[in-house]
Amino acid sequence: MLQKIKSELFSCIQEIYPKIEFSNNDIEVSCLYDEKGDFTSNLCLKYSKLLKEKPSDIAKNIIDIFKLNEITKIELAGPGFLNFFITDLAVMDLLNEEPSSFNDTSSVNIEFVSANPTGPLHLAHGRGAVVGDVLSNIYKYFGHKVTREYYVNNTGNQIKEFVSSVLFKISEKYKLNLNYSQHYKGDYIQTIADNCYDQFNNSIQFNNINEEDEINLANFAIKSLVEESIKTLKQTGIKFDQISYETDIMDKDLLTEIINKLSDKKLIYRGQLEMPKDYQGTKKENEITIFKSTFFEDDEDRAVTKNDGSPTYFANDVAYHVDKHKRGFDKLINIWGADHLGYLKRLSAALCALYPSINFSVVFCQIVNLKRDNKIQKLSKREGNIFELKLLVEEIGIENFRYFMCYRKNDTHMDLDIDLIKKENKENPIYYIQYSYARAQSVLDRKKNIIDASIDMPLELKNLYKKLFDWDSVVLAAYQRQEVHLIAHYLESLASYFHSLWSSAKANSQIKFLDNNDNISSHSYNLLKKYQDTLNQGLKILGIKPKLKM
RNA sequence: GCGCUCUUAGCUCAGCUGGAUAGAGCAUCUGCCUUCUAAGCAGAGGGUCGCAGGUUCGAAUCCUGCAGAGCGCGCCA
Repeated sequence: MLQKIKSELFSCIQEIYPKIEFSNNDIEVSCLYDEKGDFTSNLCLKYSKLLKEKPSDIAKNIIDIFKLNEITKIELAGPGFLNFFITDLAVMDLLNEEPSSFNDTSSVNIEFVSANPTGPLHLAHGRGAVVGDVLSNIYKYFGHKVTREYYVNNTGNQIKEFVSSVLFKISEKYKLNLNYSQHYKGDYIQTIADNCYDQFNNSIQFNNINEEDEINLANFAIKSLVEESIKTLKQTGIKFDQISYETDIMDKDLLTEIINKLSDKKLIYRGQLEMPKDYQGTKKENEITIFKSTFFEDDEDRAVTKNDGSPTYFANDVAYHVDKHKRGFDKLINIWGADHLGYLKRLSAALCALYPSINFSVVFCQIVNLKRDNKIQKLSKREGNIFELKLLVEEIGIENFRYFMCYRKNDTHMDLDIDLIKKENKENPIYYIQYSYARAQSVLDRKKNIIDASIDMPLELKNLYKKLFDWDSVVLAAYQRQEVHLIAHYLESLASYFHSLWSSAKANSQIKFLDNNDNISSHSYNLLKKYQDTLNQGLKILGIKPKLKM
């Protein structure tokens, strides 16, 4: 229907203004949901300058010659909108429209969560986890081959500090007087320390630990933390296809190749970088390897190796993304927290320098504040003051968790009000949507025969038809803009039209789904089926199961 | 100091890349169950879209400046 209106508008324009170059794609037509009409177009307003006429004159010219069987009336409205009214038959026929044939089977790698293995998953990981999972589902919906990937930074200073913190706890508990300092606080460190002690009590002399022992301890602790994280995510319906470890990538020695390649392009040099003003450590005098990322409009050049010659986090990360690229994906997407905002330029710069054609993008998730007792809770991992994801999901439930984590636009700050979600769990959007599904199901359960009947088309019914028709454009928008919240909002709005129709039947029994003999008209039956089908598609993308009964 | 994300109703947030009277949920108030599920519906009140300029037929949306919030700015990860 949209296409029909668009192409008829296009031929009208061509007929009236034959000399002006105009493309079919310039025409926008969208649904209306009130008495103003069924569809609307703003093209007279938008192109009045190009066509060198007043919007209202263009509209009048179009109205004069516009012809389409399904259209009963066209109105010039407001400052120059064209509003279209379609026949009831055409409204019902909206359900039979082919969904957009958009299909792209190229392969996509979506990397998300990728939490540092120094503690359990917490609230902040939750948003990225759900957004990444839902985005993956959207890509799948449009035919892509999707790989969900989880990256583990299992080397570097943070791991040393982590092991040190564990050994500090062991030393404290068993009064060993070891020389380790505490970097990470929090009860979970004690738990890990206990597990490590139990595991290695026989094989390691804790009074005389060597480097190899530390590595073994680290590997054991990391392994159990990663396993625990993956398990927690699995319990919320998030499964990964691939887990990659930084050390495994390092073993492939991609870095030599990368540095050579960048050197050939004169983007690598040896030198020194200024330390930040508040840097506390000892001043480094050695020359290091530096990537000229300012060439790609980064704020400063970036270190590739550290003073001791070992690769920086950045260098390994470039190698990791090169590795992903080499595995043959057509597109790489990363879901990052807002604390990595400043990191995008340098990674893009490196990837762009190495593989100019690479299709790499990042979706950012802003901070989630936890609100409890009407107060924002200050959470800090280093201070050991965290809210474990597992406990959050247990407290509010998987459905609430998934729904609320993608309810808000990913790049806006968000307050998660625990008390509100719990207190109003019967009134929150996800129950509202589920309830509409169950209502539809109750009619289907009760119906006897499917019969032919005439149709009455009040506004509430018409709106539901149009809203269902709109699903196609919403899911496409969510895909193109990489914005998962559009799905959640659409479902809520769709359910609202359903409930509205349902209730209006109280005043007008003509539009009840079932007649007095519990028979259902074929168009009502089709509508309910389509309603459930559309909710199913949306809920499937959100990873939420519909309820048949409530 | 620089960069990024923001500022919309009492609260939490939408606003589809410039369009019609700025929307929804929660909270407050008023109606609606002898008829398919009231976990629902209908309605009311509540707004200078942070402030000030600019761009044009038209700005919450685009540009500039200012104020405020958050995040980031290491040879940490």
